[in-house]
Amino acid sequence: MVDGRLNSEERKAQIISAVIPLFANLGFKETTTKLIAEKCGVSEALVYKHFPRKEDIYTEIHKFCCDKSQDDKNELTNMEPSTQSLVMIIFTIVYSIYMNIEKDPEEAKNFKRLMFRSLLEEGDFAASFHKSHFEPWIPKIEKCIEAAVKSGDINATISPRLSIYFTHHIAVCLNLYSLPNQTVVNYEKEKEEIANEAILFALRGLGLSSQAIQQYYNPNTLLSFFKKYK
Amino acid sequence: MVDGRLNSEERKAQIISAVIPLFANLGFKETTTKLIAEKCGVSEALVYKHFPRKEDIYTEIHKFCCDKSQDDKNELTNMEPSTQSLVMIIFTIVYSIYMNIEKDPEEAKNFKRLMFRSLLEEGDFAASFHKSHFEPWIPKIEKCIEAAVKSGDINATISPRLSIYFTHHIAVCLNLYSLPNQTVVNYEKEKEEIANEAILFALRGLGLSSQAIQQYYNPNTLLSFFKKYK
DNA sequence: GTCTATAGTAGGATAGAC
DNA sequence: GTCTATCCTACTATAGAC
Repeated sequence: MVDGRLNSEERKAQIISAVIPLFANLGFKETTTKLIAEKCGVSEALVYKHFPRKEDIYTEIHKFCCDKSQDDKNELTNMEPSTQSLVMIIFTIVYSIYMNIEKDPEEAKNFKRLMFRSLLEEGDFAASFHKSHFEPWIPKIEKCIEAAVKSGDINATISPRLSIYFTHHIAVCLNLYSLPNQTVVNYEKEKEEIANEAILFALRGLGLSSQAIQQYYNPNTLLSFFKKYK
Repeated sequence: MVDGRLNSEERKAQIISAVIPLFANLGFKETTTKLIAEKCGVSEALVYKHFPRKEDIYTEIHKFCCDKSQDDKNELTNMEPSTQSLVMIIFTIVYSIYMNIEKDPEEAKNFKRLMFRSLLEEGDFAASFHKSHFEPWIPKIEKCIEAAVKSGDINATISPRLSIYFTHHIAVCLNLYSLPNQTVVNYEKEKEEIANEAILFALRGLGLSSQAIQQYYNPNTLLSFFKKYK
């Protein structure tokens, strides 16, 4: 194999990244130790030297995925609580979850599969990922919603937290139904248009007035802004 | 075992219904033939007599679930295309998917798990179920949306098909995140309130004016109507 | 210290013979 | 129905190569 000899840390990292697609596509049970060794280009014995049990690789993969997606959306933290920020955040949620801008599509798909598998198991990975990567944004979003209500851009009584999760769920479920190779749900639209409609649906769902949507939601502007900070 | 001797058809049916929770909770690979036999209260050989391969049981379960859920929502077919009907349909989607009125909770959970597993595999089950149980309602819903637009209750330009799927996806994803025993997402609300908020979010997302929502959406009335026809 | 090769245990899945 | 054979799996242990 190309790799030659690696030190302990390097080898561990190599095994982890090589094996992610296996666990993502086959699940825990169907990923055999033989397949793992083959995919890594090393002997089974070596794998066992670094990870005494198959389960250790699985949990390590989850940790790796949690660390890795340390998103750099930090610029959102500095945003003023406003309707414009709220629109930007909704756009970001849908685009980063469903459109996977500037991520390797294969890598993104593997991550999603691992996430959905977790939800069919104990949900540990999903829970810790959510707590560390999504939950922290909620207070910020709530403030934006507050600001939008104050400025009269939102004229419905909504639960901010639930509304955010509904938006999140639409994006997640669009992913879920796009996982299989065949068409499960026929949306009859291109991916970009689906994302655009989803954002509009969510903005209306959040109670934004049509004037506010027209004023603050411009897909092209937001996209260029989004790309700039990614 | 209680069952005693059954003829071929009865035994097949008994095996199928006994084994659903196994495949739903453990997946294909982790459901061993031994477990299957134990759960059915028969020998492994007898199982193999009726289903030559383990896979045959799995596919039979999918067929069984597709047939079984021949929902009796047929009264919806007779509804006039109107805003009121649209609201009723959105209510029905959220309630039948997320609230599982008048279904055994365990049975409902098994069905969901099978569905989500299918989406991580080839998606055959999910695709055929969708085609036979959800897709047929779409033309009806589209007509209701048309009627609502005409009567001025909807004042946004939306894609009817996508909007319906977004509503569907919210309900499905609420299920998905409720599958694990631990709390993955903290909604901070009771299930019924979540459903109520989801319906309101969807109605606004569909572009319904707040007047129309106030006029046509009354949870208690709809619930009693829904229960009556179930 | 990194790695391979090989041999082997214990147990489960599948399936045929009886 | 039981018994048995075959294959595959997770995992261990050792001996030695670079």
